[in-house]
Amino acid sequence: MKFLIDLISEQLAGAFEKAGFDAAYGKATLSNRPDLCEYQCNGALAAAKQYHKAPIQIANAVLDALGENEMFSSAEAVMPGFLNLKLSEDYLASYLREMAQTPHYGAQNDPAACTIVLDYGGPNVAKPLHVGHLRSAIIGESLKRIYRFFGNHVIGDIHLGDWGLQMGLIMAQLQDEKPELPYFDPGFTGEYPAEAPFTISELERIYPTASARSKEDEAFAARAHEETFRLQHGERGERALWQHILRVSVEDLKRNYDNLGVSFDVWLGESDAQKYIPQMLETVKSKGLCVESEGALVVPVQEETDAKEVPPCILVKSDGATLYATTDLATIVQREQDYHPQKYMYLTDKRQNLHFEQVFRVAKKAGLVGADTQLGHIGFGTMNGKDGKPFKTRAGGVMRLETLIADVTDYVTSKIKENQTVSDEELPQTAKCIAMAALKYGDLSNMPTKDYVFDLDRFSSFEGNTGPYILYTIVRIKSILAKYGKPVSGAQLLPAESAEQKQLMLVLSRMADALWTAYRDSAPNAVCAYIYELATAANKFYHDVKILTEPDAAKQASYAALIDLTRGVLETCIDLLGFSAPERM
RNA sequence: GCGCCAGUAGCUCAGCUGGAUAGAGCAACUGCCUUCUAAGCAGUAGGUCGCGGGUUCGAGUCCCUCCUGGCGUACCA
Repeated sequence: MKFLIDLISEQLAGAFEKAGFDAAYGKATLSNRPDLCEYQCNGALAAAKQYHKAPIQIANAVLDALGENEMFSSAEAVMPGFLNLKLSEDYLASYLREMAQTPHYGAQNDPAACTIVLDYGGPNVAKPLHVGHLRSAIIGESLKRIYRFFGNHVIGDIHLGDWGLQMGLIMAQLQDEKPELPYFDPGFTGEYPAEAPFTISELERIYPTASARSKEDEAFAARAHEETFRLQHGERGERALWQHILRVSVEDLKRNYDNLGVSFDVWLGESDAQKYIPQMLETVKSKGLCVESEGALVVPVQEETDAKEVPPCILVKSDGATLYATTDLATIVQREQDYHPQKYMYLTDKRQNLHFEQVFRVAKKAGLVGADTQLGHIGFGTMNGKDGKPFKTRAGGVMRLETLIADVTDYVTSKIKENQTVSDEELPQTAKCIAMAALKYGDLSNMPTKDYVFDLDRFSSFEGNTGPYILYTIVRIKSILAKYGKPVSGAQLLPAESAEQKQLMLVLSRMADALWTAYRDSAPNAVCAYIYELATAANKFYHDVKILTEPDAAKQASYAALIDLTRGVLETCIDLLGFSAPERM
């Protein structure tokens, strides 16, 4: 289905043309004066200059050309030259009837849909997930779903940090704590144990300990580098130990992401890119792009049009080691080979903006990807605490994601108990549902690129523009539909009789448009803004129209169809945000 | 130094290609539950859109100066 606003614009464009003006001026916009109209057209104001006529004259001429139009219940030209439009109730109802019976509620696939690799998550192995990982996971999951909604083939890749110095740090520390382990014995030739010599909680303790130690103890830091080097050069013992770390850690990560309702299609990491590095370097060198500078192998990526100074992209450090950019470029080689996507989207902290700019330039210059391949970086902002500084626990430490989820879930559980609408068996599942909504909506309702203040108290309060408010709206609707008990069909929708009903219908009609905006801009916050408006309209309607006591059966069926459509749209949208609604709350 | 981003109500944020009276939520205050879940609905109050210029019939929105904050700026990721 076409967007309603485009259908309106088509009528306006026709009228402008008929009246002798450029059809391009006939564009409808949502009214910014809801007290006067529903849609408006400012084209006459814009056209005034070109035609040397007063805007109001143009508006009147267009209005004449528009004539009697079944799409509008009223159309008028007002000073200084606005065209104010109100939609006909009949037309609106017919639009919604079609919408209710069309897959995706009439939202069509992007004609340019393609294969997209979405790189998000990016956790490091052996480190617990903390609140800093929340944004990438939540935004990534939502974008994946939104891209898919519009017909793209999306491959979500977690891109594990499993190959850096952190591994060496853990190994060096482990060697001190458990010197008896065979992994550090160069003379050991037997089979290494199948069982990992540590649990996940030990691992999570070891890393911070080692990290802190390396900053004070130079000898220890040197050993960590040595271990890293040995791992990266395929030493048997380090390799076996690394496998253990990876397995234990990934198992835990999977559990955590699963708990968060976030999933990935592939679990590749930096280590998987290693074998593509020689090939990648060869390609880049063969194009003559490499330069040796201060002992390092770099690719200059400065362009004449740059306002800023763009430092060269370092591929090999002066000590011979590879780094972040090397791995990312090698990963592109792997992805080209395995998926050949038309689009790459990287979702990371926005501080990595320059890094990706450099990597993208090298990838293009070296022809690692085609000239038409789109390379995009979505840099999200920092999650800050109430003090405006990066989020910390009260004690000043980093808050674990698990702790955060548990805190929100506990709060929700007590809140549900107050209402006594949920049985004991349902309670944990319902609490989980609501906690996810609170957490995810709290994050996604902000623009991804901006820093935002994470306030546990605010998100837990559940009043106003929050995830639970959306869920509550859905639950109330479900409750009525359950009591109504008859089959509901969108075909039964009748024209609106009240302002509240029409408002709800108008908001519903904008779904595809709103989701398209979210898709085009990679902005889940646009979905949030839309469903908040929809939920508000639905609650108003709920309050003013008593459905179950409506005596007229046809009207009642129409109301049921309307709230069922509302429910369907809301549930479609929250699914795109990555959460779902319970039956009761 | 240079570059990027931000500055809108007490707080947290919207504001779609420039348009009519700058919108929400929280917090404050006032109403509405014998009636579909009050996690709701209605209402009151609260703003020199960082400062100053400019373009325009019209600027929160576009251009320039300045102020403030955050981040980045070759061998971390």
